[in-house]
Amino acid sequence: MSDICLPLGLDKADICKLETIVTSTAVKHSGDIVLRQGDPFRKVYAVKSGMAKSYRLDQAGTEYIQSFHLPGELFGLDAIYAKRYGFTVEVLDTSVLCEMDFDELQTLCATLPSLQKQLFNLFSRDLYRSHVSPTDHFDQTAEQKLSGFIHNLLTRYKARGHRGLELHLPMSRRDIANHLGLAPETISRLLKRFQQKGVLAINNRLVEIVDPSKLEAMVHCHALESSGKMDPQVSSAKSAK
Amino acid sequence: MSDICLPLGLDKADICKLETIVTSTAVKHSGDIVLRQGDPFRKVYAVKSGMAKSYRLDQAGTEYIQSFHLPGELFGLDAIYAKRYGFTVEVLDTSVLCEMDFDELQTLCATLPSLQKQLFNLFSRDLYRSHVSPTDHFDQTAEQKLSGFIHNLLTRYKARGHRGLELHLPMSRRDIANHLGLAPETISRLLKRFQQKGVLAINNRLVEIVDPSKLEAMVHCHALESSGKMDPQVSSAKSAK
DNA sequence: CGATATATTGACTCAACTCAACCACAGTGG
DNA sequence: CCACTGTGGTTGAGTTGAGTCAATATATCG
Repeated sequence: MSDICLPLGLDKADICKLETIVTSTAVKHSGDIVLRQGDPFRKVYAVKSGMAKSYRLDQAGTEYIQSFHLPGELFGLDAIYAKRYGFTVEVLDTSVLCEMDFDELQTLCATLPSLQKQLFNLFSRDLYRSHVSPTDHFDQTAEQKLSGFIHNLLTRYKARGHRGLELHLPMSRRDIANHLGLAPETISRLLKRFQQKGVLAINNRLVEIVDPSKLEAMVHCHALESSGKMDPQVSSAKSAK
Repeated sequence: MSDICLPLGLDKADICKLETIVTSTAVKHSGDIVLRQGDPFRKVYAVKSGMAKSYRLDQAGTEYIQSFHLPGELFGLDAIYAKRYGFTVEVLDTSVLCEMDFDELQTLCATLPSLQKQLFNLFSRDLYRSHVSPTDHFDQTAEQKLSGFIHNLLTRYKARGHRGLELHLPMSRRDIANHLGLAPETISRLLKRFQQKGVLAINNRLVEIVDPSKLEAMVHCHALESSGKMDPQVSSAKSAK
């Protein structure tokens, strides 16, 4: 149950208390909107299964997909400060979400030091991730962005006990492109290239990681000389400006 | 004093308690290292004056400048989870920093609900910022990145009561470029262009915002037809992929 | 005041974008 | 059951913004 939401060291009694503030646990379907950018902040959410995306519209109406929320992850915490949600969250796949009232969570924290600690940890992890992963995006090539994205998803699934090397990507190519700041066409071309290089096997929205070490290498280095196939052009190293 | 560190609603008695955990308040100079990536996490820091930058070296030894810390801002919170600092923090200007022990801060939080609330707010604000500002970076043009960067700094200074339209940028062009994922040459060229357009007046590391509304426009729109000067080429709108 | 680091400018290149066509599948309705 | 239409995905051709490399100018500092 709540070990999915907040996995780390809480004893059973504490988990019970935590469960009392879970407002609802609902099944949602692809396209359902969980909350809207601008809505007053009240609840935080945990993904139990499936996936959701959060995106933001700027004043020009342009959509920016900020992140994808995987099972075991919390969202909504970034709205505490502004008291309104900064992002719209939309479910991508048939998913189970549980929601809890943040005021109650906060009050509960005051009585349960371990929960407070737990929340600080969670905040810190999210902060750390969002500080580090831009690094993955940064000035890097499109190849690195995409391989980094896939690697990132795999890592997050693994952290939740997911074994195996298949990934289901319920989002469209368009969504991936938007999220990474690339054109959808580029995503297509790259996935094809990754397949040719023997790194991935793509089947529509199902991705199998054929060679994890090659994937790893692509994330960090700037070029992967295709050992198995064509295209011996070495993309020039950019790196540190 | 501590109203600089944690400005929002704490009463005087609470602030006194908070001050008891401030380990030290030291003057540092340009180039001084406050903490190193990989060091065990123990303290969090607040900038009282001056500026610091935090950067990260990846396994290839490439430097990524993650952020600049302005007066009134806290850093180190992202290390709670990993128990080690993920970034090296280096002072850019003659600066005053105060440091406090996080364990004590956490303990104090358990007794002071308002402080706990305060910290959640702070976390949330940082999270929100790091979620939104990538938006500013994203797929956008170099012009938008740089104008967004300057606008961002200005906003943060304003939030701390800074009036006036001058900015001192104690970091090198190289640092700015690295932070934004651009080449230093591009920063030079853009600053020059901004000056020609009558948006900024650049004097070495001192920047005066000549026309704030134009700056604002550049951040959001993709092109600013130079009303005052040459170069009537309209850079084609990219926006939503 | 020379020496070293930082900043600017110019010329050329390339990765990723745009635009546009095409393919494939999933509904829907006749 | 099949044509029709829409959406998502792929492929191709041509363009361009920002990068690289290299040279020059300007600061900063012992």
